[in-house]
Amino acid sequence: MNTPTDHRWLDTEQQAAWRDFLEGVGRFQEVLVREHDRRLPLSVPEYDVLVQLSEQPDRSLRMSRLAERLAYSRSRVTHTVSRMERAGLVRRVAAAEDKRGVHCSMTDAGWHALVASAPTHVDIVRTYLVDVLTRDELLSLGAAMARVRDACAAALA
Amino acid sequence: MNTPTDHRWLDTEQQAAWRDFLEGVGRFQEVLVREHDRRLPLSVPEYDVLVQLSEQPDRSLRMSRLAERLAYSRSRVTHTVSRMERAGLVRRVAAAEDKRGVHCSMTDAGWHALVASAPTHVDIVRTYLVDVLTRDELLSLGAAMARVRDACAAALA
DNA sequence: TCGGTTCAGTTGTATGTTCAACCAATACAG
DNA sequence: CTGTATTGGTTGAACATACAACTGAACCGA
Repeated sequence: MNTPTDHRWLDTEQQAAWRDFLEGVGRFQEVLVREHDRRLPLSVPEYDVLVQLSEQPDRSLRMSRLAERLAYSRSRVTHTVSRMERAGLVRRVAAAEDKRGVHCSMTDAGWHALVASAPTHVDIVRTYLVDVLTRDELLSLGAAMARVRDACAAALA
Repeated sequence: MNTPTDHRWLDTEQQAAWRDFLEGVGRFQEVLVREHDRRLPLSVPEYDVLVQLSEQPDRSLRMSRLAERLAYSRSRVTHTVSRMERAGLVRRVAAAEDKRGVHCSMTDAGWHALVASAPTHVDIVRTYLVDVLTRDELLSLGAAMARVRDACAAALA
């Protein structure tokens, strides 16, 4: 474990790579949000919630699982789900097994919204990320970020 | 130019890589913010502003340049700089050459805060990103994200 | 040099996110 | 059992961000 007082600075190449990473992520997220707003009826967080739900066999997930998977705070999930519920995209269902629990369940309207949005979403991801890289670059990028994710997850655990 | 109706889905490998990317970025940003709040007196946006300023010979930058470089909206820069001005980290200076312009200039307090924070900031970046990857992986990551950044910047221009 | 247009930045307002306090249900030690 | 700690989720207020409207300055074609 290295302490801050180690003063282990990054060398020039490392600094450049880190900077490119920061800028690339920043610009990409900016474009993603912009294109979503411009071309789709779902915001990025709403889309992400629906994707998570759609992957469950019963198209529903407990609030806390949703928070974990999206790396959102519990309160954020509460508010976001409330808005989506008002918009008819999801529905809250009391948990049968644990009376504290609440399941967030995708409605048909939510499902249709997701299906309608997916092609455009994929198109955006392609245009600004996937198609910009070679296949090998993309796969390396994924592998590297998976390691980063795991390192971070370990720290949060 | 491909339209959304092309339905050019991602294959399994591409999907996995995209997902790993999303999750990795998400977790990393989460940890970065958390560790900043926990160990440093500067938030991430404040730190980023100071880094930009510190790279200028006169330690100051016009509001609009700052917005461009950080990929922030102009209004966000206005508010963020106002908060930082209140905290004594930066100072607004009327532009001599263009009476519309405003320069955001780092104060000595801002400089000291940055210098004091940098080692810990680097330590965080190392722990959760740089040291998790081999040198080659890091450099490839940087190269890939630089391409993504350029593709996005071209779209915004 | 006038009139329109663009540009730099701020302001007000709506929206989204976080934080801390809270309630209710569960788990668990004694 | 009983009291205490923990967990799941919500609430409301503070805070941050986005968006649109606005002011004043600069630019530019006629």
